[in-house]
Amino acid sequence: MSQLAIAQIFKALGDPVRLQIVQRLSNGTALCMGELSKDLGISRQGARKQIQALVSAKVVQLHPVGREVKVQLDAVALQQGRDFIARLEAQWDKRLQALKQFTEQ
Amino acid sequence: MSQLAIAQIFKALGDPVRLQIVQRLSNGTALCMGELSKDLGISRQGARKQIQALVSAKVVQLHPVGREVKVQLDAVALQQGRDFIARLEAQWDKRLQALKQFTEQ
DNA sequence: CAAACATGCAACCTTTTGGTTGCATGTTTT
DNA sequence: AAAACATGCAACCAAAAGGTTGCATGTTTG
Repeated sequence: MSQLAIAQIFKALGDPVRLQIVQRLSNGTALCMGELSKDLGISRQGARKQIQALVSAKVVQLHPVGREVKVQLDAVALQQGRDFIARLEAQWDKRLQALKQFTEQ
Repeated sequence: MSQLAIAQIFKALGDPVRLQIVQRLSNGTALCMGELSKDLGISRQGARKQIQALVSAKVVQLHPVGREVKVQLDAVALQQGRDFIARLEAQWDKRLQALKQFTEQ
């Protein structure tokens, strides 16, 4: 996993509108564009661009069904994001432990 | 924790340069501005702006020491980011389990 | 005290982002 | 076949991001 790909995932999550979209998708069934675009406070086309940003970062996948397009969360991206942070925290903790040992001497 | 604050944390992590800065800080001791600015491929003042972005998102804290300014990672922000994703994943898993039960009937 | 060092701040520039509107196109429904 | 629906695409715009350079300021060091 490249740094850049990880950064793109975080970047995709780094916007209130996109965060809400992701949250809605984690909540239940895959939703279609139209439904997802509602109640975001922006136009349908505006929402579409945000969804496209999520697609580009591979946080979300599109599946055309008839005249609709279903939007589905990609759990892999979430995991990669969480793992990255977890690894940072592991290093952090390791250092804290070393510091603790040092002061205990 | 507001959606906006979380989005700001992710946004702060959503850039290769800032991600590298965070990674360096998780690694060891708090570094000062000058050291942190090296080998990022941008000017010192450019790096400074990126560090400021991390400060604004509370991913990092500044501590002036003499003529230097130490930069320290804030583990709380990391945890909040990871927790947010973990909660999304929990909902996701819950749904998968419900689906599994349904198909097993 | 002078030189070297670490940093801050402001002005400026280009590209990206986040949003809009208008119109075109394919798909159901009646 | 016509109407209604779901979506796509392009042009456009203002604001924010990411970077630069130049200069000012406080702090060590010799």
